[in-house]
This record gives sequence, structure tokens and C-alpha cells, in this order.
Amino acid sequence: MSTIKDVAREAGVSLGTVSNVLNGKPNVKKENKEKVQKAIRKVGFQYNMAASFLRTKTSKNIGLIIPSITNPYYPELARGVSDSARIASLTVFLCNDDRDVSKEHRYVDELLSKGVDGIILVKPQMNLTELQELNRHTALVLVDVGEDIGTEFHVINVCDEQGIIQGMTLLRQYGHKKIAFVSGLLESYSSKCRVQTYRRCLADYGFDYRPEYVISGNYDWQSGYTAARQLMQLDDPPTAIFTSNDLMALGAIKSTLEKGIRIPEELSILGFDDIDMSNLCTPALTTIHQPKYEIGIESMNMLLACMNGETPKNGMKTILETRLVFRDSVGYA
Amino acid sequence: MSTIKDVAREAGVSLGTVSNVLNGKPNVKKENKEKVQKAIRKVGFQYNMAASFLRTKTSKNIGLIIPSITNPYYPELARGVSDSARIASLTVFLCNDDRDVSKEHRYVDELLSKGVDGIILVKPQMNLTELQELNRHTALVLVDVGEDIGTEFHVINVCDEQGIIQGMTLLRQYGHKKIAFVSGLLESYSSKCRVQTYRRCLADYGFDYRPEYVISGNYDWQSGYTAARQLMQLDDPPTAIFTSNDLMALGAIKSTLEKGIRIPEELSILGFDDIDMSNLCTPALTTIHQPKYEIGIESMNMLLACMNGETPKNGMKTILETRLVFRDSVGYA
DNA sequence: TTGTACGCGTTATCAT
DNA sequence: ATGATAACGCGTACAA
Repeated sequence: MSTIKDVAREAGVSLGTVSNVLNGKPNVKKENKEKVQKAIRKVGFQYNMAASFLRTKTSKNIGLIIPSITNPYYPELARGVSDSARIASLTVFLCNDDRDVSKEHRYVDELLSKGVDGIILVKPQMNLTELQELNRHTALVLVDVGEDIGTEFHVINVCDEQGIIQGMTLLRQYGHKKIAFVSGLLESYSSKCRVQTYRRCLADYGFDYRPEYVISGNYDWQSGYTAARQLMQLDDPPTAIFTSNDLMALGAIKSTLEKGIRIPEELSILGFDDIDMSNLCTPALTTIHQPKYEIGIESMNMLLACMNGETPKNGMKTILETRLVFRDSVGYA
Repeated sequence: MSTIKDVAREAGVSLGTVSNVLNGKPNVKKENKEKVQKAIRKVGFQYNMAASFLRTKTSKNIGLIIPSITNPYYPELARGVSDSARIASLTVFLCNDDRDVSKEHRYVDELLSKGVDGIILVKPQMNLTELQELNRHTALVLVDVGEDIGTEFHVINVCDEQGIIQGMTLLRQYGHKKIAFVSGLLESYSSKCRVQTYRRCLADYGFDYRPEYVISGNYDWQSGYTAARQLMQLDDPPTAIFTSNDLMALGAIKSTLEKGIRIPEELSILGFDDIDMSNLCTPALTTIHQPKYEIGIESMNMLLACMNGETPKNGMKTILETRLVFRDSVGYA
């Protein structure tokens, strides 16, 4: 592989000049510029980013750490950051941490040693001090993290509260009073937030809170499947099931359909997330849309701002809106 | 950020010694090793991979280029390479090229300049000479590429032919003679292969080939949706629809269900790929399983072999098997 | 076993 | 506008 040295020799100019044309600096004679470009093609020059990094301290790489790309929620988000990164000529490292703190740490160290210009960390598992430490070392954007996070961080959240309220409002409008809720893993901030808001709505509406109507799932469709089964075996089963994500809603649909229960005539099911498949299944899932792609875009854009130090030292926080998507799985009680 | 120089000073040893402990070389006195490790923690040392790359020419990074992570086929594959990369302490760049040659080129150049140790290129769009050129410059594994590719390449394919035969055999066993086929984008190698095998099976079974039974889709569920609609409006509609991927099959199910056609009683639908959702929909989709995760694993492993030069200069090629997954969308004609 | 000097490819700073 | 040269942080000979 040839270097700018070879190019310089071939073109009969100095190293500095070659570097200048490579970086599009204006102060290069047209003639020399052409000579250099010709030489580049001739010697088969390949730019070496690592060498550049040594001087400039910027790698044009960023890290994206997510639970798992296999979770249907994340491909869209990843695509958002990827597209936005592309525009900024950044390349992205994909890291799946499986919500495992040690994997998360390992990836962070790795990314740091690879000199990324910034990190987008989704659903961080590490503790506050560690996050602060990390925030000092690199540009950092946190996605889907507790409301109580300090203002020193740049964060992107979705308004879970709003989403749940939208869902509960709909169910009440359709005459449902017996509303069950299938939550996600309670370790996660947004999961907890969703259940809490569910309970608050119940109270606001003057509906009874029934412990047997709240089941904690783990985001897999299987857990929605068994949760629905369990709920429908109750002496006084709910008329609507609100699940904390779409996958569990689809599982719930599957299990109730198998039991011969008709949706939405006999049971309403409401999801959360609006993953692609929700529109494809039969009946199409009524759900709360999360702007996953936009979350990706916004995260990357915020990271860019953070990298440019545009936001001094006080954090930024943007909260994206949810939206009800009415399809076929919710009907009158 | 501190360097090994700082560590050396703090520990009171030489640069070389620090380097040796960092790289786990055996020839370091235990006492010094401990001193160094303590110093590393004390000065907050952060290893600089770029500097290392300059000497060693290995970055511990690889590039994965796929059409789009948003296509439900790819997250599993990506997860496979990611998991396998993790074991080898490699980090992966995620690149979506949208089956666009220019994007593909841009990513390849970018990856090369970033000094990746290898590239996994799925569904390459560039021409043979370009691939050969690339193959000379870096470790390269091609995934899902034409049978006629030269032996100088390392390739991983799935046996599309086998898959189609498995599907057609099943449909024949269930008494279907009027079998429609919805293909994918005909630019892709495997798409073409699938249609051709479909036609060959028809001939082998002595069934009529009817042009109106073959519709070309584009892998979206929408194209499966309209294709099925179109097919069922024929004067003599098929009794089974075989689609070239699951997404289109799910679209087909959706549209026929909406028309009140029962599956599988009145119409059988058979998919290809076995994406996650196939099992979740109602009726669950009978389909041809592709080992997507394993493809990812194998690609990465082959790339490792290629990086180590284990396979001299003659290419390697492994073809993974498909498997019929019988669920609820295929019944007797 | 440990220390030293040099090279890796690029950019920044000067001086011209 | 251009050229020469010193950094950047690490690995690796080779010498001690």
C-alpha cells in the first residue's frame, strides 16, 4: 500500500502539499492539485485514517451500543443513526450488550481505545459515577434513560408517559374498565415508568387496580403469549390487554386466537412501539407508535453537536413524542 | 489522556516493559508486571489502537456491508457476525448499502482507509474486476453471490435450490398442482435461482408452467399483498402460493385473509427465510428456514481464516442448508 | 529480563 | 504557495 510519501515523490511536490489537497485546503495551486490527483491514481494511494488520527485525535468513527440488534425495536434506530452518521461522513461500530453491564463495559473500553469520536449508549446499565466518568472522556449521548439523570448528560428519551396515557384514553373511550397490563423487565427505566403511568391512569379514571391484572413479562413474544393465557383464565378476565411492547401484544394475540377468542370483538389488545410487523399481522395491531428511526437520527445529531462542543457543558435533553396508531385489535368492551 | 510513556514513568520501568505487559508477553518479571498494572490504573491510561495499527497493520476492526439492517433478514446475520467477532476481540462496522453500487463503493473505500482487517460483503453489487481488486487488498468474504464466482474468493451461500425443492415437494405432497410463485428482485442472484428452480420443479413434476402464476415482487410485504390479490382474481386461481421470502408471504396472508379466503383450507401459502415473525403470525407461516445466524457466524469464521492466511490463495466456499419448517399455512389442495 | 532508538503515515508549524 | 521537519503513541528490533 502506498502512502502520501509515494504520492509526493510521484507528483514532485512536498508532503504538505499532498496533505493539503487530500484535505481540500484552498491554498494549493491548481496545477499541483492536478498533479497530485493524477499521482494518487497512479500509485494506488490509500488514505490511512489511523495515521491521521494520531495527529488530529478524530477518527470519524462512533460507537452505537444497544441491547440487541435482534430485538425488532433496534434495527430502525440503528438505521437512523447510520443514515445520519453517513451524512456526517462517520462510520459506526455496532455493539450488542444484551443489557449486560460487563459487556457494556467491555464495549465502552474497546470503543475508547479505538478512539471513537463519540458514543451513543442506549439503555445504559452502568451506574451514575461510571457514566459521569465516561461523559468526561468522550462525546456521549444517552438514550432511554431515567428522568432523574443529571443535566450534565445529553439525552434522548421517548415520552413513555404520554404513550401510556394515549393508550389508556383510547381503551376508556371504547368502554373498557377491566384493563390488564403486561409490563416489560422492571429493571429498565421506561418499563417502570409505563406500569406506573398505567396505575395512575386507572386511579384517575376511578377504575379499580387489580394486582392480578398486572403481569410482568420480559419483552419476548412468548411472555405475552403466556401472560394472555393466564389473564384469560381468571374468573373475571379483563376486556382489554395493554402490553408494554408490540412483541408481547403479538404473542397475546396468538394465544387468544388459538383459544378461539375473537379480537377485537371479545378482547381488545393494545401494543406499544409500532414495530413493522404490527401492521402486517391479522388482526393488525393497534398500538402506540414510537419514532424509532427519528430517535436514531436525533441521537446522532445530538452527538454531532456534542462532538463540536456546541452545547457548552450543560446537557441537552430532547423528548420525542409518541402517537396512537389505530388499527384492528381494539374494539368496544 | 495518558500514554504508555506516563505509565512507564509512574511504574519506574521502560516503555518496552509496559508494552510487553499490555500485550501479555511472558517475559516480564512478576513484580514489574504488578507495578505496571498499578500504574495503569493510577494514571488512567487508555490504550491507543491507532498508534498500534501504525506498527502492526491490524486494527481489530472488520466491516460488515449488508443491504439494510431494517430488512428482517439481516439482524440475525449481523448478530451472528457480531457474536463471532466478539469472541475474536474484533469490533464491527455496520454498513447499509441499500443494494446501491455507489454506496457500496463508498463504504468499501471508507473501510479500507480505516484499515479494517477484513470485510464481509453481502450481496455484492460491484463487478468481478472490482471484487478481484478488493480481494487483493483485504481479507474478504462474499455472502450470497452467484454460483459462477471464481475460486479466488471466499464465499458463503445458502442452497436456494434445495430450499425451493423442499418447498415444491411439500406442496406436491399436499396435492397442489396449481402453484404460483412470487419472486424477489430479479437482479439478485438468489432470486433468479429461486424462480428457475421453481420452473424446473414444475417441469419435473409434469405440471404446467403458467406465466400468469409467476409474479415478480420486490421483497416488501406490500408486493406480496398485491401479488396475492392479483393471483386470486385470476379466472383459474392457484391453490398454493410460494413466495420468495417471508415478508411477501405475510403480505399475501394478510390480503387473502382480508378477502375472506381461509388459510390453509382454501389457499396454501409457503414462505422462504423463516424470519422471527413467521412463527408469530396467525396462521403461523409454513416456510423454508435459512440459517441466518449461522451464516453470520460462518462468515466471520471464514473471514478469520482468511485473515490468518490459513487458506493459501485458493478460495473457500461453504454452502449452508435450508430446512422445511412446517406450521399452519399449508394444507391439502 | 529490561532499556533504547527508530519507524509507522499523517498533520501542523515554521520558514521560505 | 510550498517545503522541511517535528510531533502523535505504540511496537519491535537490538543492545545491554
